[in-house]
Amino acid sequence: TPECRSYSMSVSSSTNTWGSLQTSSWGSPNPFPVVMPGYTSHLWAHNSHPQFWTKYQVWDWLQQVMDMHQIDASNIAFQNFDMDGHQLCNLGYQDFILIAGSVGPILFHSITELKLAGQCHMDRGQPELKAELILIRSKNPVSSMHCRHFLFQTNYMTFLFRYLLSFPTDPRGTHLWEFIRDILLNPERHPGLIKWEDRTEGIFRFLKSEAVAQLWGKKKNNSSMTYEKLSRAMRYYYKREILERVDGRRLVYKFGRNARGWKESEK
DNA sequence: TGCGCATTTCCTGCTT
DNA sequence: TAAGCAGGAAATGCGC
Repeated sequence: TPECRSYSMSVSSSTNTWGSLQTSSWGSPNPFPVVMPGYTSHLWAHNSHPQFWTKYQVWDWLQQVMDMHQIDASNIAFQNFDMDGHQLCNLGYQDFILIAGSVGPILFHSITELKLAGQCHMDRGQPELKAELILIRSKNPVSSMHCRHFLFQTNYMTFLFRYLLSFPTDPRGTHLWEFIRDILLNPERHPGLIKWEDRTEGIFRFLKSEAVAQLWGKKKNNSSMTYEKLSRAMRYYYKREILERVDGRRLVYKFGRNARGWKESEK
């Protein structure tokens, strides 16, 4: 966020070497698997308070983490994460291992990072105090233990400063198909733009194609976006099986096997 | 600096 | 005739 960026301006650092943070900075063996550095800030800087996530956002986060680590979705049972952000944040390290197996530590690390980031947003003037508050507030002794271990092993001030420095100038947003999916899942935000034709089959139709294109263009800071261009990007999804062709019907598309998070059963 | 990825832009031809 | 579809080709912006 701009706030975090301006805050980080006062921090003298010519490098942003997360790699060293994860390796040489660790005083003892890293208790966590290697997690892609700072990726959560790239994807979730727009909403870094996981406590307030909806079920949809929890699923979205899950999907992003799996994608970023190139982990096959079959490795975890998504239905085990039928919870909102508040419930998610109350899970401890062992809870994650219990419900997500070998992926659990990665997820735990990710959510810990996001919780820390959220606290920084709330009071970026005293990041070390907020980080400590997270530990004190933690009701789960296992979670608390791991948080302490994580923070003190890495010199958490360095962690927090580097976290803030890692905010990109232009956070990578969601992909086009995710943007479309989110309009479908939250029609109240943009009513009348796209509607489900067959909810269970994942078939949907553009009602106001140019308006959707404008909205997409706004998101991408591209005022010249048109439905013609947007639809070309949509057609590229056929090959990747994110979308399937719906023959003979204009403005109608269908989610493919590689599109996640749209099914009602996934809620 | 180069590479890969996900579009974006432009285009021609076809279909509704 | 307009709008949309299909897909090739090249360009672009970004992260790594």
